[in-house]
This record gives sequence, structure tokens and C-alpha cells, in this order.
Amino acid sequence: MANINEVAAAAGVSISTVSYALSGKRPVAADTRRRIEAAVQELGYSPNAGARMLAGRRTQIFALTEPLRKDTHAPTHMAFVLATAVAARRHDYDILLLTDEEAHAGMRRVAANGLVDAILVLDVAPEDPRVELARQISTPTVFIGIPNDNDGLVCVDLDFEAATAKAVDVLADAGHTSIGLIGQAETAYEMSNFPPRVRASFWAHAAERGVAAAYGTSGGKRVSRTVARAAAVRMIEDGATALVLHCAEEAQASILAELAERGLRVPDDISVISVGASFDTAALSTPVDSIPLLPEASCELAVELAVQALDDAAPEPGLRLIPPTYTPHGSIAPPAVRSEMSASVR
Amino acid sequence: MANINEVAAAAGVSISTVSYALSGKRPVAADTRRRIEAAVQELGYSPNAGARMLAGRRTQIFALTEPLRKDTHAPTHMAFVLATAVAARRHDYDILLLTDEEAHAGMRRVAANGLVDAILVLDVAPEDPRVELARQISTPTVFIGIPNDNDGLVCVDLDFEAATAKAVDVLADAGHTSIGLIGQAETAYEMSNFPPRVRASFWAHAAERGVAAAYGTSGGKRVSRTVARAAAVRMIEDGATALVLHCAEEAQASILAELAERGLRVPDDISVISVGASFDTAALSTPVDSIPLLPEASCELAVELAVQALDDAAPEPGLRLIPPTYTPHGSIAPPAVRSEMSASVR
DNA sequence: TTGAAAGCGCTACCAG
DNA sequence: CTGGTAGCGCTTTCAA
Repeated sequence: MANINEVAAAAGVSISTVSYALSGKRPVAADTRRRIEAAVQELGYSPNAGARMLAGRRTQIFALTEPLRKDTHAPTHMAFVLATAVAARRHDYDILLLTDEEAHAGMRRVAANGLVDAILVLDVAPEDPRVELARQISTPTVFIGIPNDNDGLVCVDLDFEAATAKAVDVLADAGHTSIGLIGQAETAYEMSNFPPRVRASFWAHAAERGVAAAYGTSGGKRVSRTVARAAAVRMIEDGATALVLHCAEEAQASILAELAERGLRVPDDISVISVGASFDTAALSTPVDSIPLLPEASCELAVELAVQALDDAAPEPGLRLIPPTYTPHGSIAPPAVRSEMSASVR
Repeated sequence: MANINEVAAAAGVSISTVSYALSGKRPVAADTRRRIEAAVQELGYSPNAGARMLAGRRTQIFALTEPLRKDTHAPTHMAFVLATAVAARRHDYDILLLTDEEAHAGMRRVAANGLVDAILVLDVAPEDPRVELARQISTPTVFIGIPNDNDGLVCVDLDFEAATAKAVDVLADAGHTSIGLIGQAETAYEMSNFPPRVRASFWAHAAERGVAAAYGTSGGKRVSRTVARAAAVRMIEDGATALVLHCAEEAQASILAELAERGLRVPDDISVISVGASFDTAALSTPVDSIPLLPEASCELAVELAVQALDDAAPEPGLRLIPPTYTPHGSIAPPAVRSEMSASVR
């Protein structure tokens, strides 16, 4: 691999001129630049990464720490990793992957040896050991997700509370007075940071709007189609006229199948809305209104904050909550007047 | 961050002694070493990554290229990434992630700027543009998966042909004379490298053993429980007494559910064996015999080959096929007699 | 058993 | 607009 000296020699200039021509940090005569570019082309020159790290003050690498617990939802997680990598590249950064035990140990390591310029934290748990670590190291760190103790941290996430409140609002505004939330598998409420936020917001906002609220999980340790269906059935039998889905794609699909089997039409007989889904709810057997979790939004913002932290203005610590967006697909209507219900209304 | 000079000063030795004490590449007096280690501790010293890259001839980073197509099966893929990262760390290597378009462009880039010592290729397509690229660059490259044109490449993979043949053998040996293969979704046969190998081997080896063989997909563009079930039903009605499953976990689960609903017991009424599954087939509703795809096996070997390529003996180009293993879980038995079968099927 | 010093290839400052 | 050069922090000869 050619180095900068060979390029300089071939172009008949000094190495500093080559460096400046490539970085653009100093004006270079058009003609000189052309000669340099020609030499670069011919020699297939690419500045050595290690030398740049040492001489410059940037490695152009971000670490991405992700414990990858057994219960991590793979498709969603993959979307986040992909979105992060793409966003990072747009800012000329590569992603170094720290998984498993390395999510913690490696985070300390790369902060100490200066391998990365900043660290992005994925797969955030409510009680996350990386929080304490982030406070100890000097490498800028951005959390994608919100740990319980987030004092002094930079965190990015969808505003799940607002998203959930919005879902409740939409249903309440349509006239529903009894709604149900199908949440995640039970373990998710301990392992992950956002499910509790959705559930709490659901209860709180339903009370605020004066609508009856029921809650059911979509599984125990793992997502279960059966458990999800059963929860939905129970709610409907208890009088719920609308469902808020905050669960895995397969659980949502399964619930829609159950509704169909029971001859319940969406939205005529029952309204459905999805909260925090990172897949396309319009592609379900019945398209479902969605207040989605968009990995791109969180990850792009996280990357931008990391880049900022390296530039001039280090971002203020604190939460960056991304405003929810609402995408209708015609799965919400006023509640049907069921025969049993009209009877009891009198 | 402290540097090697400060450590040397604190320990009262020269920087070269510090370097050697840490790398162990030269004997250091026990006492001297102690003083150095104390200084390292106290200062929290960690050798600068960029400087090591430049001075040494290793970056201690492997690139992992993964296009992450839309149809990539997320859980399986995640298992491969995880296994690769863990294996790499055991050899003191970090993983740089190249996804999406960067899977190709980034591969060229990091090879040119010397950011990585070797490249690991995941998510290999039958016609993969990274094949040509691998031939052009000088950075050692190991494919995890086998592209059609693999001349001169180092490739690692499960021996899918042998695995499939083994499955056919087990069933034939048990006395089955009509068996069916439920394969992947149709698109997988164009996008991915191993599904065609399984199918071809199935047909070829079934013919060799003189057993009737049927084949069905488990979906079109995406895996579909319905399509998978239908394929299984058709095969059984056509007289198959055993099924070979080479499909997603949900498809396998769904097929087992279908069998149960029809009152077909495994293995009394029908035998089932799983080929190339990277999940635990013993955890299905009915435990299923498995000839699994073990990501750890492939990824560890791939990492070892990459490490070797940097050491003394560069590995010979060629395929490294990992011998299949067979894990019985009691889902295979001799075929039921015809009259019983037709009775069961109704 | 240890030290001195020459780079590794680049960036960025200081001159001109 | 361009060149010379001092490091960046480490590894690794070469000497002692």
C-alpha cells in the first residue's frame, strides 16, 4: 500500500500539500490538486487509518455496545444496529461492535485505549451497569434508550409516554370507554427500559381520560401467540371495544387472526392501534393504525449528538424524547353498539 | 490518558522496558516488572490503539461485512454476529461492522486504509459481489458461507450436503420410503447460498437411497405459517411418512401444531427431523431430532483461519466444510403401517 | 537484563 | 499558495 510520501513524490509536491489537498483544510492550487489526485488514483492511495488516529485527534470510530441478552427481540434490534451504522457512516464514522460481556468490559477498554471517539449504548436495561461506567470514562457516550438512573447522561428515545397517551386519546376521542393494552412478554418489563413506561403511561392516561383500562401480557419468558390471543379474548369478553398493541409482530398478527376467527371486524366491531412497533403494521392481515418506533429517528439523533460532543458544543446532558407520529390505516372507528351492551345500557 | 512515557518515568525505567513488560516479548526482571505494573495500575495506563496500529503491524480489528438484506432471518443472523464477535475477542480482536452498502464499499475502504487485519464475510449470496472484491484486495478474507464462484477463496460452512444426506439416511434406515422436505421461503433460494445446496442434496440422496421425495417451500417472499402447514399437509396426504424440516423456527412450530391438530403423533404416526436449524429444536412443542447449524462452529473456525492468515502459515484457499452432528430427541421411528396412517389422516 | 533511538504515516503548525 | 518539520505514542532493532 502506497503512502503519502510516494504520492508526494509522484505529484512533485510536499507531503503536507498532499495532506491538505485531501483534507481540504487549506486551499490548494487547482493545477497542483489535479496532479495530486492523479497520483492518488494511480497509486491507489488511501491514508493509513492508524497514522491518522495517532496524528489527528480522531479515530473515526464509534463503539456500539449491545449486551444481546437471550430475550432481545432480534428483528427490532437488527433495525437499530443497521440504522446506527448507516447514520454513523453519513458522518464518516465506522462502528465497532461490543457484544455480550464486551458490552461492558469492552466499553471500558476502548475508552481507555482511545480506539473510539464516542460510544453508543443500545439495548438499555432499567438498571444498566453501563450507566455507572459511562460516568467514569471521559469518552462521550450516548444512550439509545432510557435507564432508570439517567442523571447526567445523554439519552435518546421515542417519547413512549406521549406515544401511549396519544393512542389512548385517539381511542377516547373516537368514543371508546373501555380499552385494553396487550403488552410485551413479562420478562421484558425487567430486562428492557421502555415497556414499563408504556404500561404506566397507559394506566395513567386512561384514568385521566376516564376510560376503563385493562392490561395483559403477550407471554411469560418469551412471546407466546397463545398467551397474546388469550389476553385479547379476555379483554373483549370483559367489554373492551378497542385494543392497544405494544407487542411483537407475531403477537399482533396472532391477535388479528383471533379477531377474524371470532368474526370481529376491524374497525367496525373493534378498534385496534399499535404503539411502538418497528415493523410495518400496514402489512398485517388487517392494516393497523400505528404510532411507530422508528429506529432511524433515534439512531440518527444519537449519532448527531455523539458527533456534536466531539465538535465545539458538547450537548447538554438530559433526555431527548422524540415526538411520536401517528399513521392511520383505518383500524379505528367509534365503538359498535353490541346487543349485550345496548341491553345493559338501558 | 497517561502514556507510556509517564509510566516509564513513574516506574523509573525506559519506555522500551515498559513496552516489553506489557507485551512479554522480552524477559523483564521480576522486580522491574512489579514496579511497572504498579505504575500502570496507578496511572490507569492503556496503550494507545492508534499508536499500536502504526508502530506494530496489527490493528487488532477484523471487519465483519453483512449486507443485511430485507429477507435476512434476524435471529439466525444475530447468532452469527454474536458468535463471530465472541470468537474474535478470544483472539484479542475487535469487530468492525460493515452493513448495508458498506458491506461492499466499506470492505474496499478498510482494506485500502489498513483499518483491519482481516475481513470476515457473512450473509453470503450465491452470486456475491464481495467475491470479486476479495480477490482484488490483499487483506485476508474468510467467507462464512459458500458462494457459487469460490475459486481461490477461503470458505467455512456447515456441510449442508452431508447434513441433508444424513437426515435422509436416518429416515431411510428407519424404514421410511416416502419423505418430504419443507424448505425455506422461495426467495431464500436466490438470495442465500445454502438453501439450494440442501434441496439439491435432498433430492439426490433420496434418489440414491431409493425413497420417494417431495419438496415444498415454507413461504414466498417471506416465511408463512400457512404455506408451511399446507406444504406439510399435502406431503402427508400424498403418503409421506416423514418430514425433513429446513425452515424458520416459526414454520417448524406451525407444522408441529398442524400435526398435533390432526391427531398425528410424533414419531408414532410421523417422523420429523430438522436440518440446519440454529435454534433449540428440543424446545419446540414436540422435541425434534436435529442436525443443527451451529454458528459457533463456523465462526470460530473462520476467526481461526483469519488469525492464521496473519501469522506464519496462510491457510490454503478452499472450502472448510464442518461435519454435521446428529442430536436425537426421539422424533424418529419406523413408519406406521398404511391402514393406520390413512385412518389417522382421515 | 535494560536503554537509546529510529521509525511507523500522518496532521498541523510555522515559515516563506 | 506551498514546503519543512515537529510531534502523535508506540514497537522494535541495535547496543550495552
